Amino acid sequence: MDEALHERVRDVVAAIPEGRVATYGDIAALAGAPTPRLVGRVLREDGGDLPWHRVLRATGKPADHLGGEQLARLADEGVPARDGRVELGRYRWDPR
DNA sequence: ACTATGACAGACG
DNA sequence: TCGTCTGCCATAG
Repeated sequence: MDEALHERVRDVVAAIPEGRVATYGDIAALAGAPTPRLVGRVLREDGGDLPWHRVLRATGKPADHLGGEQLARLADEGVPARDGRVELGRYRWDPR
């Protein structure tokens, strides 16, 4: 296993500001993960205290098993979802 | 060593 | 815009 990567991913996810969202691909790039799939893997194990609800797929749709749960939390943080989808062009986190 | 699976992404029709 | 197929890398059986 790669503990370092594991920790980096947690860091990145934890760094996502409120009212912003990021895609698995972004997290992977920032954390240096070879593929976005690993990001999902990490979240599945360590999701605990991390704001995993701010991580969406490239399409702006939440992961299948999360359903509307994630959208509900986002809406509560000020990220409206239109028809089960978030406007990434607007709410996508731009780390700068 | 091989196959199947998965919190994904990009290309295609 | 949407559904499907393929590529991706790590784990589990």
